[in-house]
Amino acid sequence: MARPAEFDRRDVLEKAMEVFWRTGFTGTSVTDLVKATNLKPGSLYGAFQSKRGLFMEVIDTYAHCSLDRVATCLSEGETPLQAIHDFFERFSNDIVLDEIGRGCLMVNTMLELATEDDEIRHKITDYLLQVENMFCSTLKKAQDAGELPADKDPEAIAKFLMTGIWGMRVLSSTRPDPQAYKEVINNLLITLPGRQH
Amino acid sequence: MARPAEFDRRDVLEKAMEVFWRTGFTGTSVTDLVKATNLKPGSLYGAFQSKRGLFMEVIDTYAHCSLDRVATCLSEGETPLQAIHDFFERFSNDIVLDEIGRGCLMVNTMLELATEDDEIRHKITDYLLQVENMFCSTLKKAQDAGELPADKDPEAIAKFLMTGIWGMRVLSSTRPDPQAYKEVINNLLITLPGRQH
DNA sequence: ATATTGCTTTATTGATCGTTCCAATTAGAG
DNA sequence: CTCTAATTGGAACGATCAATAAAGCAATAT
Repeated sequence: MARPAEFDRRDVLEKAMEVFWRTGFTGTSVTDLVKATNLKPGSLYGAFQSKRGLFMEVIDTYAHCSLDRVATCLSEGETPLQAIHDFFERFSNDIVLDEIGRGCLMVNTMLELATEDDEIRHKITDYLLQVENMFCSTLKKAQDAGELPADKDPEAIAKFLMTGIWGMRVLSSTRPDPQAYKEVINNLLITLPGRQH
Repeated sequence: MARPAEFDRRDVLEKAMEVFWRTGFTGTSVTDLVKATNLKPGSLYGAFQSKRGLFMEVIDTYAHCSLDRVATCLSEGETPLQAIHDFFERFSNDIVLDEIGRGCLMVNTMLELATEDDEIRHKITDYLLQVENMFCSTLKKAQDAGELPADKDPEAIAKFLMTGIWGMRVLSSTRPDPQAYKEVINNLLITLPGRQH
C-alpha cells in the first residue's frame, strides 16, 4: 500500500559490514556508512533506526553466516576428528588470505565494546559459545566413535581450541609469516590423536 | 628559567591509561582525558602535543612496565621450565582479578587500530615480539639444561604460548568461570614436560 | 482518479569532536 | 626588581558527530 524500498537489505548489510569490520563501531561514522551503502541518512535511519541498530543487524548477519560455515565444515569431515583437523586447515588458509589482517568481526567487537556494553558482550559471548558447542559435540562424537580417548575432556578441549582460534586472530593482526599459523595449529592439535600437518 | 609544571607526568599517564584501557583510543574523548587527569586542555596539549601523542606515551609506558614484569617473573623461577609454569600461574591469577575484563591494552589496541594505522601496528608487534623472545630464550635455557627435549622447537613453542596468552585475553572478555583459565593453561602446557596444575 | 502510505532526498539540527588561542600566573635568571 | 619563558585556566575554534525535519515522489488500495 506504500512505496517499496529501492535498496536490497542484504546488500546494504554487506556493505556496512565491510566498513565496521575494517574500522570498528566507534571508528565508523554515519557518513562512512552513507558513502559505503549509497543510502541517504533518512533511508538508513528508516531501515535500521540508528547506527547501533544497523551494527546490531550486521553482527547478527555475520554470526549467522559464520555459524553456518563452521557447522558445514564440521559435518563434512570423513570422521569427527578428521573434521576438526580439516577445520583448522581451512581456517589457516582463510586467515592467510585476509591480507589486511582485519581478523574476526566478533572478536574485534568483543574487545572494542565488551567492557562498556553488556548487551553486545552477551550477544557475542552467546555466539562464541555456540561455536564452542559445535566443537564440543564433534569431540564427543569422536569419543563415541573411539577416535578420541575416553579420558579426555571434550568441554575443556573445545574451550582450548576456541582460545587457540582467538589467539590466531590476534596473531593475524601482526601480519606474520603464513607458516606461523601452521606451527601454532600443530601445537594446538597435539592434544588430539590423528594425522599431523 | 621558566614555570615548572604542577602535575606529575607519570601520574597523568597512569590516569590516562585507565581511561584508554577501558574505552579504547577512538572511544576516549579529550574531555574524558581532561576529567580523568584534572589537566586543562592547554596543559595536556602542552605536555603531549595531541591526543595521539598522549596515547603513544601511554602505550610506551604500558609496554615498558609489562616487559619488566614478564622479565622478572621468568628470571625468578627455580628452573627455566618452572619459570614458565610460574608465569602462567601468575597470569591466571591476574586475569581473574581483572573483573571488568578489560584485558591487555596492547592486544585491545592492536585489534582496534592495527588495520588502519601502520605506526601503531609496528610498535605493538615489536612489543609482542619482545615478550615472545623472552619465552623463546627461556625455552632455550630449558633445553640447554636438559629440562626440555632437544627435538622441540623453542621458537614454535614460544609463538604457541603467545597465541595462548592472546586467546585467554579474549576469553577473559567473555567473563568466564575462573576455572576455565586453569583448564586452558593445562592444555597449553601439555607441550612442555613438568608438573601439571 | 484519488487518497494513503512510506521511501527518497536535501538541508539542517544541537552536541560533541580534537585542537588552539590567550590572558593571567608563576617560577628562575640577570 | 625586571625580563624571560613556560604553565595554567578557560573560552572558543571550525569540523564532524549521530540523528531528524520536511518536502517531494512512487506505488498500491479503493
